[in-house]
Amino acid sequence: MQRKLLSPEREDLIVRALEAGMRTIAEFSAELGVSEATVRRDLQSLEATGRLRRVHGGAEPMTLDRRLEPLFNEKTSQMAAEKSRIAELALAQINDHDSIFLDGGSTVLALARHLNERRRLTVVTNSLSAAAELLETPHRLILLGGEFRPISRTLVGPLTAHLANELHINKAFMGTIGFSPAEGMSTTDPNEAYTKELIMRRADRVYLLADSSKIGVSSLVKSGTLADVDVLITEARLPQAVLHVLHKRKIEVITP
Amino acid sequence: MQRKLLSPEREDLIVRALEAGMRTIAEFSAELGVSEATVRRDLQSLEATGRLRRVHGGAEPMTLDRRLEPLFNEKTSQMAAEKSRIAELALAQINDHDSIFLDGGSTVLALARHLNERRRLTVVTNSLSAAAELLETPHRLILLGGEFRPISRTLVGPLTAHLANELHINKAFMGTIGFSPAEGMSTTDPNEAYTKELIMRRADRVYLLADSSKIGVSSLVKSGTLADVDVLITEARLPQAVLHVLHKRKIEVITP
DNA sequence: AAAATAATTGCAAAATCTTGCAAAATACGT
DNA sequence: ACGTATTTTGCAAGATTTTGCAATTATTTT
Repeated sequence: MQRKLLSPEREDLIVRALEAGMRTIAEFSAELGVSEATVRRDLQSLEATGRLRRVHGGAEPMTLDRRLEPLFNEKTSQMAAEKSRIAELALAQINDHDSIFLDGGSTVLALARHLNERRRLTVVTNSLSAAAELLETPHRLILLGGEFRPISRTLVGPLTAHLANELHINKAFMGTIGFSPAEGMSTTDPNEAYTKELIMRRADRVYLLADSSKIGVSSLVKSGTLADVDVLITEARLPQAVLHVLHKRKIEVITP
Repeated sequence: MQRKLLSPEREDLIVRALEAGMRTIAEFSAELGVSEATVRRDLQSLEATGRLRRVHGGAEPMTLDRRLEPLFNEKTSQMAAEKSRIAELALAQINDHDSIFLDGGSTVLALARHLNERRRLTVVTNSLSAAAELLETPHRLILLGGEFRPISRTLVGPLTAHLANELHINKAFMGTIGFSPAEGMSTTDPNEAYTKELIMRRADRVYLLADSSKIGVSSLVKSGTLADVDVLITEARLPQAVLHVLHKRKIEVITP
Protein backbone atom coordinates (compact mmCIF):
# COMPACT_ATOMS: atom_id res chain seq x y z
CA MET A 1 0.00 0.00 0.00
CA GLN A 2 1.27 3.42 -0.91
CA ARG A 3 1.64 5.79 2.01
CA LYS A 4 -0.04 9.12 2.35
CA LEU A 5 2.82 11.20 3.52
CA LEU A 6 6.43 10.83 4.51
CA SER A 7 7.49 12.45 7.75
CA PRO A 8 9.70 15.45 7.01
CA GLU A 9 12.08 14.15 9.60
CA ARG A 10 12.96 11.04 7.67
CA GLU A 11 12.79 12.87 4.43
CA ASP A 12 15.61 15.06 5.69
CA LEU A 13 17.58 12.06 6.83
CA ILE A 14 17.41 10.45 3.45
CA VAL A 15 18.24 13.56 1.51
CA ARG A 16 21.14 14.20 3.86
CA ALA A 17 22.34 10.63 3.44
CA LEU A 18 22.14 10.97 -0.31
CA GLU A 19 24.25 14.08 -0.22
CA ALA A 20 26.73 12.25 1.95
CA GLY A 21 27.16 9.74 -0.81
CA MET A 22 24.85 6.89 0.13
CA ARG A 23 23.17 5.19 -2.77
CA THR A 24 21.93 1.68 -1.96
CA ILE A 25 18.81 0.54 -0.19
CA ALA A 26 20.87 -1.40 2.34
CA GLU A 27 22.81 1.71 3.31
CA PHE A 28 19.68 3.75 3.79
CA SER A 29 18.04 0.99 5.76
CA ALA A 30 20.98 0.80 8.13
CA GLU A 31 21.23 4.56 8.44
CA LEU A 32 17.56 5.09 9.24
CA GLY A 33 17.03 1.94 11.21
CA VAL A 34 13.99 0.84 9.24
CA SER A 35 13.33 -2.08 6.97
CA GLU A 36 14.29 -2.08 3.33
CA ALA A 37 10.65 -2.21 2.30
CA THR A 38 10.08 1.04 4.14
CA VAL A 39 13.09 2.65 2.59
CA ARG A 40 11.69 1.78 -0.80
CA ARG A 41 8.42 3.41 0.05
CA ASP A 42 10.27 6.45 1.29
CA LEU A 43 12.24 6.73 -1.90
CA GLN A 44 9.03 6.32 -3.84
CA SER A 45 7.55 9.31 -2.04
CA LEU A 46 10.63 11.40 -2.52
CA GLU A 47 10.83 10.59 -6.18
CA ALA A 48 7.23 11.68 -6.63
CA THR A 49 8.06 15.07 -5.17
CA GLY A 50 11.17 15.31 -7.30
CA ARG A 51 13.72 15.30 -4.51
CA LEU A 52 15.64 12.38 -5.94
CA ARG A 53 15.69 9.82 -8.66
CA ARG A 54 15.23 6.15 -8.04
CA VAL A 55 17.34 3.55 -9.81
CA HIS A 56 17.60 -0.18 -9.52
CA GLY A 57 19.40 -0.83 -6.28
CA GLY A 58 18.91 2.55 -4.69
CA ALA A 59 18.67 6.20 -5.61
CA GLU A 60 20.72 9.12 -6.86
CA PRO A 61 20.42 12.78 -6.08
CA MET A 62 18.35 14.89 -8.45
CA THR A 63 20.18 17.50 -10.40
CA LEU A 64 19.74 21.16 -9.71
CA ASP A 65 16.97 23.32 -10.87
CA ARG A 66 15.48 21.93 -14.01
CA ARG A 67 14.81 25.38 -15.26
CA LEU A 68 18.51 25.73 -15.86
CA GLU A 69 19.23 24.07 -19.09
CA PRO A 70 21.45 21.09 -18.45
CA LEU A 71 24.88 21.57 -19.86
CA PHE A 72 25.07 19.62 -22.99
CA ASN A 73 27.31 16.67 -22.41
CA GLU A 74 26.18 16.48 -18.85
CA LYS A 75 23.01 14.71 -18.02
CA THR A 76 21.76 13.52 -21.35
CA SER A 77 21.44 10.34 -19.37
CA GLN A 78 18.86 11.86 -17.06
CA MET A 79 15.60 10.18 -17.80
CA ALA A 80 17.27 8.38 -20.67
CA ALA A 81 14.79 5.53 -20.57
CA GLU A 82 11.87 7.94 -20.68
CA LYS A 83 13.34 9.89 -23.54
CA SER A 84 14.01 6.74 -25.45
CA ARG A 85 10.46 5.59 -25.00
CA ILE A 86 9.19 8.93 -26.24
CA ALA A 87 11.50 8.70 -29.21
CA GLU A 88 10.01 5.37 -30.16
CA LEU A 89 6.53 6.77 -30.03
CA ALA A 90 7.63 9.66 -32.20
CA LEU A 91 9.30 7.35 -34.67
CA ALA A 92 5.97 5.64 -35.25
CA GLN A 93 4.70 8.96 -36.58
CA ILE A 94 7.33 9.09 -39.29
CA ASN A 95 6.99 7.38 -42.66
CA ASP A 96 9.61 6.72 -45.28
CA HIS A 97 10.24 9.75 -47.50
CA ASP A 98 8.78 12.18 -44.99
CA SER A 99 10.28 15.59 -44.65
CA ILE A 100 10.72 16.35 -40.98
CA PHE A 101 12.24 18.95 -38.71
CA LEU A 102 14.29 18.07 -35.65
CA ASP A 103 14.60 20.63 -32.90
CA GLY A 104 17.40 20.76 -30.32
CA GLY A 105 17.31 19.03 -26.96
CA SER A 106 18.13 15.56 -25.77
CA THR A 107 14.66 14.12 -26.22
CA VAL A 108 14.62 14.97 -29.90
CA LEU A 109 18.20 13.81 -30.13
CA ALA A 110 17.05 10.39 -28.99
CA LEU A 111 14.66 10.41 -31.90
CA ALA A 112 17.46 11.27 -34.30
CA ARG A 113 19.23 8.13 -33.16
CA HIS A 114 16.28 6.01 -34.25
CA LEU A 115 15.94 7.43 -37.73
CA ASN A 116 18.00 4.72 -39.37
CA GLU A 117 14.85 2.64 -39.20
CA ARG A 118 13.34 4.77 -41.95
CA ARG A 119 14.30 5.25 -45.60
CA ARG A 120 15.23 8.41 -47.41
CA LEU A 121 13.89 11.05 -45.11
CA THR A 122 14.55 14.69 -45.65
CA VAL A 123 15.68 15.92 -42.28
CA VAL A 124 15.84 19.61 -41.54
CA THR A 125 17.41 20.61 -38.26
CA ASN A 126 18.99 23.47 -36.38
CA SER A 127 20.70 21.13 -33.96
CA LEU A 128 24.34 20.32 -34.55
CA SER A 129 24.02 17.32 -32.29
CA ALA A 130 21.20 15.90 -34.34
CA ALA A 131 23.16 16.68 -37.49
CA ALA A 132 26.18 14.86 -36.15
CA GLU A 133 23.98 11.89 -35.48
CA LEU A 134 22.79 11.86 -39.09
CA LEU A 135 26.10 12.51 -40.80
CA GLU A 136 26.55 8.97 -41.96
CA THR A 137 22.99 8.09 -42.74
CA PRO A 138 21.57 7.98 -46.26
CA HIS A 139 18.94 10.57 -45.37
CA ARG A 140 18.96 13.97 -46.95
CA LEU A 141 20.14 16.44 -44.37
CA ILE A 142 19.49 20.16 -44.41
CA LEU A 143 20.85 22.45 -41.78
CA LEU A 144 19.14 25.64 -40.87
CA GLY A 145 21.70 28.42 -40.86
CA GLY A 146 22.01 30.91 -38.08
CA GLU A 147 23.91 31.93 -35.01
CA PHE A 148 25.41 29.11 -33.03
CA ARG A 149 24.33 28.85 -29.41
CA PRO A 150 26.98 26.80 -27.65
CA ILE A 151 25.03 25.65 -24.64
CA SER A 152 22.33 23.93 -26.65
CA ARG A 153 24.44 23.34 -29.75
CA THR A 154 21.73 24.78 -31.92
CA LEU A 155 21.51 27.46 -34.58
CA VAL A 156 19.11 30.14 -33.50
CA GLY A 157 17.99 33.71 -33.94
CA PRO A 158 16.59 35.86 -36.73
CA LEU A 159 19.02 34.55 -39.32
CA THR A 160 17.33 31.18 -39.19
CA ALA A 161 14.22 32.74 -40.67
CA HIS A 162 15.80 33.30 -44.07
CA LEU A 163 16.17 29.63 -44.68
CA ALA A 164 13.19 28.38 -42.73
CA ASN A 165 10.89 30.48 -44.86
CA GLU A 166 12.05 28.64 -47.95
CA LEU A 167 11.29 25.18 -46.66
CA HIS A 168 8.18 23.14 -46.41
CA ILE A 169 8.13 20.87 -43.40
CA ASN A 170 5.59 18.09 -42.99
CA LYS A 171 6.24 17.20 -39.42
CA ALA A 172 8.18 19.11 -36.83
CA PHE A 173 9.46 17.36 -33.71
CA MET A 174 10.08 19.92 -31.02
CA GLY A 175 11.73 19.80 -27.62
CA THR A 176 11.22 22.24 -24.80
CA ILE A 177 12.51 23.15 -21.40
CA GLY A 178 9.11 23.62 -19.87
CA PHE A 179 5.52 22.96 -20.82
CA SER A 180 2.46 24.03 -18.89
CA PRO A 181 -1.14 23.85 -20.04
CA ALA A 182 -1.68 27.46 -19.00
CA GLU A 183 1.47 29.07 -20.37
CA GLY A 184 2.46 26.84 -23.23
CA MET A 185 6.13 26.17 -23.95
CA SER A 186 9.06 28.05 -22.50
CA THR A 187 12.81 27.99 -22.84
CA THR A 188 15.86 29.83 -21.56
CA ASP A 189 16.98 31.90 -24.51
CA PRO A 190 15.06 34.43 -26.60
CA ASN A 191 16.81 33.52 -29.82
CA GLU A 192 16.10 29.89 -29.21
CA ALA A 193 12.45 30.75 -28.59
CA TYR A 194 12.30 32.81 -31.76
CA THR A 195 13.43 29.94 -33.93
CA LYS A 196 11.15 27.46 -32.24
CA GLU A 197 8.10 29.60 -32.86
CA LEU A 198 9.15 30.22 -36.43
CA ILE A 199 9.41 26.55 -37.20
CA MET A 200 6.20 25.59 -35.49
CA ARG A 201 4.29 28.12 -37.50
CA ARG A 202 5.65 26.75 -40.74
CA ALA A 203 5.17 23.05 -40.13
CA ASP A 204 2.07 21.15 -41.22
CA ARG A 205 1.99 19.20 -38.01
CA VAL A 206 3.85 19.95 -34.79
CA TYR A 207 4.80 17.22 -32.32
CA LEU A 208 5.99 18.27 -28.90
CA LEU A 209 8.25 15.71 -27.22
CA ALA A 210 8.29 16.23 -23.47
CA ASP A 211 9.18 13.80 -20.74
CA SER A 212 7.39 14.09 -17.43
CA SER A 213 10.07 16.31 -15.94
CA LYS A 214 9.02 19.08 -18.33
CA ILE A 215 5.31 19.06 -17.64
CA GLY A 216 4.10 21.89 -15.46
CA VAL A 217 7.46 23.65 -15.63
CA SER A 218 7.91 27.21 -16.82
CA SER A 219 11.22 28.65 -17.94
CA LEU A 220 12.28 32.18 -18.77
CA VAL A 221 10.98 32.88 -22.25
CA LYS A 222 7.74 31.82 -23.83
CA SER A 223 8.38 29.79 -26.95
CA GLY A 224 4.99 29.10 -28.45
CA THR A 225 1.48 28.52 -27.18
CA LEU A 226 -0.77 25.51 -27.06
CA ALA A 227 -2.20 26.60 -30.38
CA ASP A 228 1.15 25.86 -32.00
CA VAL A 229 1.11 22.21 -30.99
CA ASP A 230 -0.83 19.46 -32.72
CA VAL A 231 0.41 16.45 -30.81
CA LEU A 232 2.01 15.98 -27.42
CA ILE A 233 4.16 12.89 -27.00
CA THR A 234 5.13 11.99 -23.47
CA GLU A 235 5.81 8.94 -21.37
CA ALA A 236 4.03 10.27 -18.29
CA ARG A 237 0.52 9.57 -17.20
CA LEU A 238 -0.87 13.11 -17.27
CA PRO A 239 -3.19 14.49 -14.59
CA GLN A 240 -6.84 14.63 -15.57
CA ALA A 241 -6.84 18.42 -15.41
CA VAL A 242 -4.06 18.65 -17.96
CA LEU A 243 -5.67 16.09 -20.22
CA HIS A 244 -8.88 18.06 -20.15
CA VAL A 245 -7.22 21.26 -21.28
CA LEU A 246 -5.37 19.48 -24.04
CA HIS A 247 -8.52 17.83 -25.26
CA LYS A 248 -10.35 21.10 -25.37
CA ARG A 249 -7.52 22.57 -27.45
CA LYS A 250 -7.76 19.58 -29.77
CA ILE A 251 -4.23 18.51 -28.98
CA GLU A 252 -3.73 14.83 -29.49
CA VAL A 253 -1.83 13.05 -26.72
CA ILE A 254 0.36 10.06 -27.40
CA THR A 255 1.57 7.96 -24.48
CA PRO A 256 2.88 4.40 -24.23
CA MET B 1 18.07 -9.40 -22.68
CA GLN B 2 18.51 -5.66 -22.83
CA ARG B 3 18.43 -3.91 -19.49
CA LYS B 4 16.10 -1.14 -18.53
CA LEU B 5 18.51 1.33 -17.12
CA LEU B 6 22.13 1.51 -16.13
CA SER B 7 22.85 2.67 -12.63
CA PRO B 8 24.37 6.14 -12.71
CA GLU B 9 27.06 4.98 -10.42
CA ARG B 10 28.50 2.56 -12.91
CA GLU B 11 27.77 4.92 -15.72
CA ASP B 12 30.03 7.44 -14.07
CA LEU B 13 32.69 4.84 -13.50
CA ILE B 14 32.74 3.89 -17.14
CA VAL B 15 32.74 7.42 -18.45
CA ARG B 16 35.49 8.29 -16.00
CA ALA B 17 37.48 5.25 -17.05
CA LEU B 18 37.06 6.21 -20.69
CA GLU B 19 38.35 9.67 -20.01
CA ALA B 20 41.29 8.13 -18.20
CA GLY B 21 42.18 6.31 -21.38
CA MET B 22 40.65 2.88 -20.98
CA ARG B 23 39.29 1.37 -24.15
CA THR B 24 38.93 -2.40 -24.01
CA ILE B 25 36.21 -4.57 -22.51
CA ALA B 26 38.75 -6.40 -20.37
CA GLU B 27 39.96 -3.15 -18.83
CA PHE B 28 36.46 -1.99 -18.00
CA SER B 29 35.57 -5.39 -16.60
CA ALA B 30 38.57 -5.31 -14.28
CA GLU B 31 37.93 -1.71 -13.29
CA LEU B 32 34.27 -2.21 -12.45
CA GLY B 33 34.52 -5.71 -11.07
CA VAL B 34 31.78 -7.14 -13.25
CA SER B 35 31.77 -9.68 -16.04
CA GLU B 36 32.56 -8.79 -19.62
CA ALA B 37 29.02 -9.58 -20.67
CA THR B 38 27.77 -6.97 -18.25
CA VAL B 39 30.27 -4.43 -19.47
CA ARG B 40 29.00 -4.96 -22.99
CA ARG B 41 25.47 -4.35 -21.85
CA ASP B 42 26.60 -1.24 -20.05
CA LEU B 43 28.32 0.08 -23.11
CA GLN B 44 25.20 -0.68 -25.09
CA SER B 45 23.18 1.50 -22.75
CA LEU B 46 25.69 4.29 -22.85
CA GLU B 47 25.90 4.23 -26.59
CA ALA B 48 22.13 4.55 -26.77
CA THR B 49 22.33 7.74 -24.77
CA GLY B 50 25.20 9.02 -26.86
CA ARG B 51 27.81 9.13 -24.13
CA LEU B 52 30.26 7.03 -26.07
CA ARG B 53 30.77 5.13 -29.24
CA ARG B 54 31.17 1.40 -29.25
CA VAL B 55 33.85 -0.15 -31.40
CA HIS B 56 34.96 -3.71 -31.85
CA GLY B 57 36.85 -4.64 -28.73
CA GLY B 58 35.66 -1.82 -26.55
CA ALA B 59 34.55 1.78 -26.75
CA GLU B 60 35.84 5.25 -27.33
CA PRO B 61 34.69 8.62 -26.14
CA MET B 62 32.51 10.53 -28.50
CA THR B 63 32.66 14.21 -29.08
CA LEU B 64 31.20 16.11 -31.92
CA ASP B 65 34.61 17.02 -33.22
CA ARG B 66 35.90 13.50 -33.06
CA ARG B 67 32.96 12.34 -35.02
CA LEU B 68 33.36 14.94 -37.69
CA GLU B 69 37.01 14.38 -38.19
CA PRO B 70 37.75 10.86 -39.37
CA LEU B 71 36.69 11.27 -42.96
CA PHE B 72 39.13 14.05 -43.32
CA ASN B 73 42.11 12.41 -41.80
CA GLU B 74 43.34 10.93 -45.03
CA LYS B 75 43.32 14.18 -46.90
CA THR B 76 44.49 16.22 -43.97
CA SER B 77 47.56 14.14 -43.48
CA GLN B 78 48.61 14.69 -47.05
CA MET B 79 50.69 17.81 -47.35
CA ALA B 80 49.92 18.58 -43.74
CA ALA B 81 53.05 20.62 -43.34
CA GLU B 82 52.27 22.68 -46.42
CA LYS B 83 48.71 23.32 -45.34
CA SER B 84 49.83 24.38 -41.92
CA ARG B 85 52.32 26.77 -43.48
CA ILE B 86 49.57 28.29 -45.56
CA ALA B 87 47.27 28.55 -42.57
CA GLU B 88 49.85 30.59 -40.70
CA LEU B 89 50.17 32.98 -43.59
CA ALA B 90 46.42 33.35 -43.71
CA LEU B 91 46.19 33.92 -39.99
CA ALA B 92 48.44 36.94 -40.37
CA GLN B 93 45.73 38.49 -42.51
CA ILE B 94 43.16 38.29 -39.73
CA ASN B 95 42.75 40.92 -37.03
CA ASP B 96 40.83 40.74 -33.78
CA HIS B 97 37.12 41.45 -34.27
CA ASP B 98 37.21 40.67 -37.97
CA SER B 99 34.26 39.03 -39.55
CA ILE B 100 35.50 36.23 -41.76
CA PHE B 101 34.20 33.36 -43.83
CA LEU B 102 35.71 29.90 -43.77
CA ASP B 103 35.15 27.64 -46.73
CA GLY B 104 35.34 23.85 -46.65
CA GLY B 105 38.46 21.83 -47.36
CA SER B 106 41.38 20.73 -45.30
CA THR B 107 43.55 23.75 -45.98
CA VAL B 108 40.99 26.13 -44.60
CA LEU B 109 40.36 23.72 -41.74
CA ALA B 110 43.99 24.11 -40.78
CA LEU B 111 43.34 27.82 -40.54
CA ALA B 112 40.31 27.24 -38.30
CA ARG B 113 42.60 25.44 -35.88
CA HIS B 114 44.75 28.54 -35.53
CA LEU B 115 41.94 30.95 -34.79
CA ASN B 116 42.28 30.75 -31.03
CA GLU B 117 45.16 33.19 -31.50
CA ARG B 118 42.65 35.94 -32.27
CA ARG B 119 39.97 37.56 -30.11
CA ARG B 120 36.24 37.78 -30.73
CA LEU B 121 36.04 37.02 -34.39
CA THR B 122 32.76 36.56 -36.14
CA VAL B 123 33.22 33.38 -38.11
CA VAL B 124 30.78 32.47 -40.83
CA THR B 125 31.21 29.06 -42.36
CA ASN B 126 29.48 26.39 -44.36
CA SER B 127 31.89 23.72 -43.19
CA LEU B 128 30.78 21.44 -40.38
CA SER B 129 34.36 20.46 -39.78
CA ALA B 130 35.38 24.06 -39.27
CA ALA B 131 32.36 24.58 -37.07
CA ALA B 132 33.28 21.58 -34.96
CA GLU B 133 36.72 23.07 -34.53
CA LEU B 134 35.21 26.32 -33.25
CA LEU B 135 32.50 24.88 -31.03
CA GLU B 136 34.27 25.64 -27.81
CA THR B 137 35.95 28.87 -28.73
CA PRO B 138 34.74 32.27 -27.60
CA HIS B 139 34.31 33.44 -31.19
CA ARG B 140 30.91 34.16 -32.57
CA LEU B 141 29.98 31.38 -34.92
CA ILE B 142 27.42 31.57 -37.67
CA LEU B 143 26.62 28.61 -39.82
CA LEU B 144 25.36 29.01 -43.32
CA GLY B 145 22.31 26.83 -43.75
CA GLY B 146 21.82 24.53 -46.66
CA GLU B 147 21.99 21.03 -47.93
CA PHE B 148 24.60 18.83 -46.34
CA ARG B 149 27.14 17.31 -48.66
CA PRO B 150 28.65 14.32 -46.87
CA ILE B 151 31.90 14.01 -48.78
CA SER B 152 33.09 17.50 -48.05
CA ARG B 153 31.06 17.93 -44.87
CA THR B 154 29.85 21.28 -46.10
CA LEU B 155 26.50 22.94 -46.54
CA VAL B 156 25.95 23.79 -50.17
CA GLY B 157 23.46 24.59 -52.87
CA PRO B 158 20.88 27.27 -53.57
CA LEU B 159 19.57 27.28 -50.02
CA THR B 160 22.81 28.77 -48.79
CA ALA B 161 22.02 31.93 -50.71
CA HIS B 162 19.17 32.91 -48.43
CA LEU B 163 21.44 33.36 -45.51
CA ALA B 164 24.57 34.44 -47.32
CA ASN B 165 22.73 37.37 -48.84
CA GLU B 166 22.00 38.71 -45.39
CA LEU B 167 25.58 38.76 -44.22
CA HIS B 168 28.44 41.09 -44.72
CA ILE B 169 31.80 39.37 -44.81
CA ASN B 170 35.07 41.20 -44.61
CA LYS B 171 37.41 38.46 -45.56
CA ALA B 172 36.62 35.13 -47.12
CA PHE B 173 39.11 32.27 -46.94
CA MET B 174 38.40 29.82 -49.71
CA GLY B 175 39.66 26.37 -50.53
CA THR B 176 39.52 24.68 -53.89
CA ILE B 177 40.14 21.41 -55.62
CA GLY B 178 41.88 22.91 -58.59
CA PHE B 179 43.25 26.27 -59.61
CA SER B 180 44.62 27.24 -62.96
CA PRO B 181 45.52 30.71 -64.20
CA ALA B 182 43.55 30.13 -67.36
CA GLU B 183 40.39 28.56 -66.00
CA GLY B 184 40.17 29.83 -62.46
CA MET B 185 38.91 27.60 -59.69
CA SER B 186 37.14 24.31 -60.10
CA THR B 187 35.62 21.71 -57.85
CA THR B 188 33.75 18.41 -58.10
CA ASP B 189 30.20 19.34 -57.23
CA PRO B 190 27.92 21.92 -58.82
CA ASN B 191 26.22 22.82 -55.56
CA GLU B 192 29.55 23.26 -53.91
CA ALA B 193 30.61 25.50 -56.77
CA TYR B 194 27.43 27.53 -56.52
CA THR B 195 28.00 28.35 -52.88
CA LYS B 196 31.66 29.19 -53.40
CA GLU B 197 30.87 31.68 -56.11
CA LEU B 198 28.09 33.17 -54.06
CA ILE B 199 30.33 33.82 -51.10
CA MET B 200 33.20 35.18 -53.14
CA ARG B 201 30.94 37.71 -54.76
CA ARG B 202 29.72 38.96 -51.42
CA ALA B 203 33.04 39.24 -49.58
CA ASP B 204 35.08 42.42 -49.45
CA ARG B 205 38.29 40.53 -49.91
CA VAL B 206 38.73 36.97 -51.10
CA TYR B 207 41.74 34.87 -50.11
CA LEU B 208 42.31 31.64 -51.96
CA LEU B 209 44.26 29.07 -49.97
CA ALA B 210 45.85 26.53 -52.28
CA ASP B 211 48.80 24.29 -51.70
CA SER B 212 51.04 23.43 -54.61
CA SER B 213 49.12 20.24 -55.40
CA LYS B 214 46.17 22.37 -56.50
CA ILE B 215 47.95 24.70 -58.85
CA GLY B 216 47.43 23.94 -62.51
CA VAL B 217 44.71 21.38 -61.75
CA SER B 218 41.21 21.49 -63.20
CA SER B 219 38.27 19.64 -61.73
CA LEU B 220 34.76 19.09 -63.01
CA VAL B 221 32.88 22.30 -62.31
CA LYS B 222 34.08 25.84 -62.57
CA SER B 223 33.73 27.57 -59.23
CA GLY B 224 34.75 31.16 -59.81
CA THR B 225 37.18 32.99 -62.02
CA LEU B 226 40.39 34.86 -61.34
CA ALA B 227 38.33 38.03 -61.05
CA ASP B 228 36.75 36.66 -57.90
CA VAL B 229 40.06 36.32 -56.08
CA ASP B 230 41.97 39.14 -54.42
CA VAL B 231 44.77 37.21 -52.79
CA LEU B 232 46.34 33.83 -53.42
CA ILE B 233 48.07 32.22 -50.46
CA THR B 234 50.27 29.25 -51.23
CA GLU B 235 53.43 27.61 -50.00
CA ALA B 236 54.74 26.84 -53.46
CA ARG B 237 57.19 28.82 -55.51
CA LEU B 238 55.01 29.60 -58.53
CA PRO B 239 56.25 29.48 -62.12
CA GLN B 240 57.03 32.84 -63.65
CA ALA B 241 54.26 32.41 -66.19
CA VAL B 242 51.65 31.98 -63.49
CA LEU B 243 52.98 34.88 -61.48
CA HIS B 244 52.79 37.03 -64.54
CA VAL B 245 49.13 36.29 -65.13
CA LEU B 246 48.28 36.87 -61.50
CA HIS B 247 50.10 40.16 -61.49
CA LYS B 248 48.25 41.31 -64.55
CA ARG B 249 44.97 40.43 -62.88
CA LYS B 250 46.05 42.40 -59.82
CA ILE B 251 45.96 39.32 -57.62
CA GLU B 252 48.28 39.60 -54.68
CA VAL B 253 50.37 36.52 -53.97
CA ILE B 254 51.46 35.59 -50.48
CA THR B 255 54.12 32.94 -50.02
CA PRO B 256 56.46 32.09 -47.14
C1' DA C 1 40.18 -20.40 -45.58
C1' DA C 2 41.15 -21.24 -40.90
C1' DA C 3 42.03 -19.57 -36.40
C1' DA C 4 41.44 -16.24 -32.98
C1' DT C 5 38.95 -12.74 -30.91
C1' DA C 6 34.76 -10.37 -29.87
C1' DA C 7 29.66 -9.77 -29.76
C1' DT C 8 25.01 -11.45 -29.15
C1' DT C 9 21.54 -14.28 -27.18
C1' DG C 10 19.16 -17.67 -24.17
C1' DC C 11 19.05 -19.16 -19.76
C1' DA C 12 19.09 -19.71 -14.89
C1' DA C 13 20.70 -17.82 -10.54
C1' DA C 14 20.91 -13.82 -7.72
C1' DA C 15 19.47 -9.44 -6.51
C1' DT C 16 16.00 -6.15 -6.28
C1' DC C 17 11.32 -4.51 -6.40
C1' DT C 18 6.18 -4.64 -5.72
C1' DT C 19 2.20 -5.88 -3.32
C1' DG C 20 -1.02 -7.91 0.06
C1' DC C 21 -1.55 -8.48 4.67
C1' DA C 22 -1.50 -8.24 9.55
C1' DA C 23 0.69 -6.03 13.43
C1' DA C 24 2.23 -1.74 15.32
C1' DA C 25 1.94 3.08 15.59
C1' DT C 26 -0.49 7.24 15.22
C1' DA C 27 -4.45 10.29 14.96
C1' DC C 28 -8.92 11.55 16.42
C1' DG C 29 -13.31 12.07 18.58
C1' DT C 30 -15.55 11.58 22.79
C1' DA D 1 -7.91 8.35 28.95
C1' DC D 2 -10.22 5.24 25.96
C1' DG D 3 -11.69 3.06 21.84
C1' DT D 4 -11.87 3.35 16.98
C1' DA D 5 -10.32 4.69 12.47
C1' DT D 6 -6.41 5.67 9.77
C1' DT D 7 -1.79 5.31 8.50
C1' DT D 8 2.65 3.25 8.62
C1' DT D 9 5.60 -0.64 9.06
C1' DG D 10 7.74 -5.21 8.50
C1' DC D 11 7.24 -9.54 6.53
C1' DA D 12 6.92 -12.68 2.91
C1' DA D 13 5.34 -14.30 -1.59
C1' DG D 14 5.50 -13.34 -6.31
C1' DA D 15 7.10 -10.42 -10.13
C1' DT D 16 11.01 -7.91 -12.37
C1' DT D 17 15.46 -6.83 -13.32
C1' DT D 18 20.23 -7.64 -13.48
C1' DT D 19 24.03 -10.62 -13.90
C1' DG D 20 27.33 -14.26 -15.28
C1' DC D 21 27.84 -18.30 -17.91
C1' DA D 22 27.84 -20.76 -22.03
C1' DA D 23 26.52 -21.64 -26.71
C1' DT D 24 26.05 -19.37 -31.05
C1' DT D 25 27.05 -16.01 -34.31
C1' DA D 26 29.82 -12.31 -36.16
C1' DT D 27 34.12 -10.01 -36.98
C1' DT D 28 38.98 -9.60 -37.35
C1' DT D 29 43.45 -11.59 -37.92
C1' DT D 30 46.62 -14.92 -39.66
